[in-house]
Amino acid sequence: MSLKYALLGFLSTEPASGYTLAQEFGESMGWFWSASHSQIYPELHRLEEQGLILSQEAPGEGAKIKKIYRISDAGRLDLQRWVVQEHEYPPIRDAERIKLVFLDDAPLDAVRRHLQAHLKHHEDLLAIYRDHLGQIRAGTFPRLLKRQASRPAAAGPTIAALKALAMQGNVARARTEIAWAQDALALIEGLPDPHVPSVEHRSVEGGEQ
Amino acid sequence: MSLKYALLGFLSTEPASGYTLAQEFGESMGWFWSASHSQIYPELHRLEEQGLILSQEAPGEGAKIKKIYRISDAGRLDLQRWVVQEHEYPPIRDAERIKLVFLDDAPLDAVRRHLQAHLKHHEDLLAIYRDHLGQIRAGTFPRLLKRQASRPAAAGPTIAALKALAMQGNVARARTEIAWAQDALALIEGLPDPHVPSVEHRSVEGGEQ
DNA sequence: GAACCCATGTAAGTTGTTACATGATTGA
DNA sequence: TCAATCATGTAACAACTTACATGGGTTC
Repeated sequence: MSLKYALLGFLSTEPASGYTLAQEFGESMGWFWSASHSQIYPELHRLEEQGLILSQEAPGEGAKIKKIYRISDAGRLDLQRWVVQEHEYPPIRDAERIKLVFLDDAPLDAVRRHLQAHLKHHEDLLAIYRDHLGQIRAGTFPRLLKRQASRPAAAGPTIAALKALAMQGNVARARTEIAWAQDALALIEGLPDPHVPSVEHRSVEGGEQ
Repeated sequence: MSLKYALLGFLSTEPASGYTLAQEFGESMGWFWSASHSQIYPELHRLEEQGLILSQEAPGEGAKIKKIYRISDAGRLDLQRWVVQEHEYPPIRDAERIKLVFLDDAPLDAVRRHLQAHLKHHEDLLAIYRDHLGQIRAGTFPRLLKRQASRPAAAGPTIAALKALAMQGNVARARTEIAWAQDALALIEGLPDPHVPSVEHRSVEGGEQ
């Protein structure tokens, strides 16, 4: 259900083609929702059927045809209804944590590598988030400018403030993960490294201990 | 794919019935993976077919039959292989952030309620996480004790340390969300509240601005 | 005897992933 | 001309959700 509103939200700022949406929901890390083109195209068809978006064929750079989707008034209303609805937090599914906990049966170096990868992952994210936040605060973030331009001048500060808040939240999350991983890396150095995996242990040496 | 390993991980500590697993993966908040019984039962059948777990019928409290699943050596090996594999971080899908950003078109009070709900959600989580962490550190967390008992004594500190680290990470995350929401609540009080939703604005008053 | 917990399952539907498929344009 | 990018789709599969279905035992 959220893909629908992520698309409506994007299109509430400016019209776009399926291809552009697929790019923004794919590579771009400044966005808050991921989806592949194979999910986006059918969803756009459904939204158009429901009258929440309208398409218009337009010639692309060369002679190719592009479908440009724009949000309808019905779409805007639906989006407005959704954003104010009470948010249902999704169930927690954290495979990284499961791996960490059950690495208690692996050599200490495997734990170290796991935490180092976690650290790097969030350092990379942090760099991107900080860059975006800088652009939002400097007023050079393209989509922020477009959204402000499409709305009454009085809404400008709110648009900028909420976008900045959202990105600050991501920055704060990344920093938390980095600090946690660093602490964890320091802590595990004090641990013994028995490395007696339970399977080999039992089958090779029998039921000792 | 991760449900499989969450189940194998759980069963690597102690045998359990599908019902017990469904409870642990459902209500219990101290765990890192959620799943419903309708997903768990078929998955257990598949794991048994693959020889990664073994079942054994046992009488329950009354006269009812319970299937108790235990992990096999093949299951342990598969789990050990998985935990050391490089972790693929899932794509970001954050509906809460999408709502926040597109609340720029709603009355300020809707933003306030959104942030207050966020705050409460993570305060509730924090309380649970802190409680679990306390039990882990005090050595009274039942599943930690069971896991330590099922493994060589030398592994005890590592088991406790990794479990504590995982829970500390959750505590840190909850604290970050709380601090962020509090900052955000303070910040939005400085914003104007125009409340001119774009749809009504345009359709009722025409293209002013 | 009604409501609730224990215990196990299936079925239908939604969401998301990976792979397959096509064709035009642009630049090396 | 070969590879990359633009642009749009479909098909098969995997993961997850919600609802349906059953039956024994316990407690009020």
